[in-house]
Amino acid sequence: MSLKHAILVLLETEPGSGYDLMQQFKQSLGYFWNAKHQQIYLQLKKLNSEKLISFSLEKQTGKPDKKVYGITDLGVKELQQWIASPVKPAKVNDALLVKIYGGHLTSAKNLLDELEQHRLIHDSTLQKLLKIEQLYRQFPDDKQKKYQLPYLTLRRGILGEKAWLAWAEEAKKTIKI
Amino acid sequence: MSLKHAILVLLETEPGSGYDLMQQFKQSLGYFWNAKHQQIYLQLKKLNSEKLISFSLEKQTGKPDKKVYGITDLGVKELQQWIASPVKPAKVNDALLVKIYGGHLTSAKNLLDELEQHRLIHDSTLQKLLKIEQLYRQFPDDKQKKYQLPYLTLRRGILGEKAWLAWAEEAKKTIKI
DNA sequence: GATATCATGTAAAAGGTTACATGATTGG
DNA sequence: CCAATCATGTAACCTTTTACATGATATC
Repeated sequence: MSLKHAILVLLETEPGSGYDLMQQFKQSLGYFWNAKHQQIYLQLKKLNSEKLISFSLEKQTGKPDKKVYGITDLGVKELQQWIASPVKPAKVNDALLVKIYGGHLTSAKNLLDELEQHRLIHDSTLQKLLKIEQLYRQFPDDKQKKYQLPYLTLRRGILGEKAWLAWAEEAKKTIKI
Repeated sequence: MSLKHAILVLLETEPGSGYDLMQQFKQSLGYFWNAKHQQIYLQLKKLNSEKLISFSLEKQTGKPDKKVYGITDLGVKELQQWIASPVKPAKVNDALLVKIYGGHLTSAKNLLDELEQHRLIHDSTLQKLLKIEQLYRQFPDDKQKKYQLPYLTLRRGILGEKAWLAWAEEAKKTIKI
């Protein structure tokens, strides 16, 4: 269970609402941690009851009130403990590969079509990440240093997506023949 | 829910017991689909009650009896339908990256130590996959063609692990400085 | 004598997904 | 006028993890 810690990490950087977190899960953090809004709101409630985060209401006109959450001292301690203790390697569950493994049960066209669908998604993810990287590279040196660790996670995304796309090229050729 | 289909795919290739499947999840299939033994036994029971698989008891001396499962015609139909319909891209949940993102809360040494632990695991996975690839390359052409789709999943593992290791080198340099 | 492998399961708890629910504003 | 975005949540269901449970044989 690291959704808890993913949220704490984000709130440690900057306070925000459930909606703000949702956006971050869709963007920067999104390619290495996924969560739906229902999960986030539930977890925020829980973290608040554990006193690891707290919130203040921000009144808005026209829109519903915003609950802006921030990490507490207790939350920072919890985060530090978690970061100092080892985590397990991420487990992979990739249905597309299960499909390809059993691909003899369908047509080559069907496999190629699905591969192409996934390729489009991975390619657009890569383009998005490369744009963020461009922004980072224009930062002055001190700001680059400040964000060097989040930048590493971005690099992981870029290298991972490039490897995926290189594999897809191989796969295309194999299936075509 | 594709554990169901991962099991069906394996049994479509070759009948086997829960234990056999467990071994396969630890080996060939293991780097793109993970499952614990409890999950597998539960799912086998469910698939059997849905008539997608069936089993025969193999008596053994000294060891407990083996339930050898095989896919049924209904199971093959179900598999074919699943394989013909699109799947969602795999979602990534990687706690190590969450840690690195918030790495300023711990020491560089701690980060490097954990990175090294993970590097060892990824490296040994890669070595294992490369050995399997060597075996495949020694197959005669017709056998290579027969196993070309499972081989593609192996390639995905190899390219993925290489990309991970390349990233780890970058990360090491960044954190060291 | 201890640990690993073979071989199977049950039960409780935690975590994640899907469906349902509301309601205003902004842009095409 | 329709879809998207902002903003929050509950409930039911499904999946996964952790803990518990047993017992023989083989290897160090």
